[in-house]
Amino acid sequence: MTVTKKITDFAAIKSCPEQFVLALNDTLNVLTGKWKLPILGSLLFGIKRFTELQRNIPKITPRMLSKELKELELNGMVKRMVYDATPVLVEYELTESGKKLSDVLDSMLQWGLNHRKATMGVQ
Amino acid sequence: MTVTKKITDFAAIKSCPEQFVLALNDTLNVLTGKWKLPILGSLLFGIKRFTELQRNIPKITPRMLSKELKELELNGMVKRMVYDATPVLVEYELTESGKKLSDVLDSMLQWGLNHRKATMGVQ
DNA sequence: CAGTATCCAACAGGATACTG
DNA sequence: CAGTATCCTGTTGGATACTG
Repeated sequence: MTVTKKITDFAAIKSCPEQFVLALNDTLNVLTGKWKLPILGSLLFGIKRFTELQRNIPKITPRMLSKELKELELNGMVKRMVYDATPVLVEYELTESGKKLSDVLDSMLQWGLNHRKATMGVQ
Repeated sequence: MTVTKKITDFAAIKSCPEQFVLALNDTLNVLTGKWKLPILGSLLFGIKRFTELQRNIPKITPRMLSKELKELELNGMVKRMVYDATPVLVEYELTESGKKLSDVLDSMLQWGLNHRKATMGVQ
């Protein structure tokens, strides 16, 4: 059974369990920065190689792509798979947790579209 | 009628409408930084005054609180209400859009708790 | 009470060149 | 192909003091 936790179940941020604050920050941390969203977005549609990601994400440098992939791997969003070919073949794939981020992205998308409609009258 | 948009309805990030990417970034922008989440979290539980927020959010300086509140106001998350008393009385309240962010926070919370359970075996 | 002003450190990220 | 290395700039945020 999965219990859905809601912020508004509490009376104040102070009465909100500490691990809730940590969980919220975890989520924010895997999304923030200039490149994580594009990378995750790209990987949501399937396994990709390093150079493929670089082509997929306009303007990203190998330095930043490498750095962000390492961080995402460390945080359990991405699996890095190395195949012993010549030249070496490396593939990146989302983990189960990584794939489930699409739920968060969907709610962010929903909110963002609504907010644009509300504040800018865009339909 | 509200149509729910989903990232996974597309075949690739490139085929994802441009305004979807913008909406996603809008949402990320109102959440990122060290202080926006604590501020929004605090205001979710009701109208607050400047000094009240400062007491509610450990370690925030007036400089940062002022700066972040201005940004949140500019982005339509927060209403600033000035009452002509002596000394002047200022109250901060979430807008409708600001309140609706709780849906996003809930999905972030849900994902974060699941991810912690999955990667660290915390129940 | 509700902020500003000034100065400073740390870090994110870009440019460019190079490597096994 | 899949990255590293080096150098450099701009932004974020902290410390501290001050104001109507």
